[in-house]
Amino acid sequence: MAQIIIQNSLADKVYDLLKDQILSGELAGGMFIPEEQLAQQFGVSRTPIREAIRRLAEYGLVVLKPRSHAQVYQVNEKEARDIARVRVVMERLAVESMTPESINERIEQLARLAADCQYYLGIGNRAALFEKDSLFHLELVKCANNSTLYNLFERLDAQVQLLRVAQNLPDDELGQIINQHGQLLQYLRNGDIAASKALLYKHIVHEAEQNGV
Amino acid sequence: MAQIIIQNSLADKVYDLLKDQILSGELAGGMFIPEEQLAQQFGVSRTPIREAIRRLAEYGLVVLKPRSHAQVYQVNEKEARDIARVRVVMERLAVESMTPESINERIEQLARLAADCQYYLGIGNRAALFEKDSLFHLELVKCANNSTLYNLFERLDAQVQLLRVAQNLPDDELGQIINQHGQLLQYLRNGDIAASKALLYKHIVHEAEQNGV
DNA sequence: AACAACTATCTTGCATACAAAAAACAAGAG
DNA sequence: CTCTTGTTTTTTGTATGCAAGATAGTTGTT
Repeated sequence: MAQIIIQNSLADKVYDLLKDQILSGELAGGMFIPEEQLAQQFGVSRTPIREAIRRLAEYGLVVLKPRSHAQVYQVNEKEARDIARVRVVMERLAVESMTPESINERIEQLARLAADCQYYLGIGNRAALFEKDSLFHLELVKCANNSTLYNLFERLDAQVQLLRVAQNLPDDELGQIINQHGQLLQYLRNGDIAASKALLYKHIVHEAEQNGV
Repeated sequence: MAQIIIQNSLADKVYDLLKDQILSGELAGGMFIPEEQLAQQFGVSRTPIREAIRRLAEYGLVVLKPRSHAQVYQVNEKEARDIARVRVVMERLAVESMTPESINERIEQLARLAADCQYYLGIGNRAALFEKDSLFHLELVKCANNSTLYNLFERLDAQVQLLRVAQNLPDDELGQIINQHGQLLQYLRNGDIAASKALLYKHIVHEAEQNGV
């Protein structure tokens, strides 16, 4: 059921832990993350730490100055809009690329993730809600059967997650957005691509513009 | 004129060299690239080599199996179509996002790159032509003033370059495609977004479908 | 007191060493 | 001859040490 992620190397583990810490806000935007400190914290040498930080930089979660401290990336509002615009075209391409079969294969999982979002919204667990929301959209893009699109979207998703915690939307607006998941699934079941695409725009851009344009 | 790229670290230099070797076909798809061998070849230790290979993997130019050889990525035809579809929506978004000012700022550079493409096509230097073509499209996306879009497009571009050498288009079709650059610039000067978007589809998807669907 | 230059400290970048796992090879059984 | 199994060799993953450069603190000057 839950996808098992094999963490072979220490670098993988450190990467996942650091990513969680950044996305949870534990490591806030702008903070320095010296390699030696992390090495002691995780009880490993600097080598796997370095690799993890480098990968985080590739995903835009930390910024690297040569021969200087790595720093946790801080999203700004301009970037929030930029991210949303790219998200829209990618998710719309995903919807366009779907076939009835590829939708059927994943619709149950999508429905489950949408329900999870509702659940965590209800009990007020935002961290869990955001994680499920990301998984929902990743699953959506998977339906396109386009590995290039999926890989790029994964990268974008990292920044979307960073954005969500920084945004801190009010409960009612968040609820509205989460409710759209169910409607989107209904459109997809009916094969209504146009309606899906229109809803996606609202669903994604809305979020970013709440932040105050 | 030519953008100066500062290569601070050895890893950067190794990355650039390996990238060139892969994109030129010198390191062909499927080949193994052991760290130690490269270390001796470049006269450095394995540490910067590892970092370079990891980054190449992030750009999809090599594939990494845990505790095993890194391997140069081999594009297949399905992926060629996938890449083209993503390219279309990203470059179309770029065109939509442009303003007359952002176009004016870069139109000269774009024209220069388009001319370079023509020149290298004329003398039959494909490697140089492909490089300029990539730069043309990167510059095009830059006009959108969307750093998220640009970063993702850079990643996609690496695979597009890999694709181009594998495709080996006949001269006449390549010529047709390169000629479209000038027309695109004309549309952009006139602010004709719709025509630009239509042409982009032809320009990009055409390439992929020549490969034989 | 504010600013500049110098010094000390810290951090990264790279090289090297070693252990564990995978790949390659060889020998033996069917 | 082919397939399997065991052994050797190679290759990766990680730790550690050192040098170059950046940061931060200190002193001296205006």
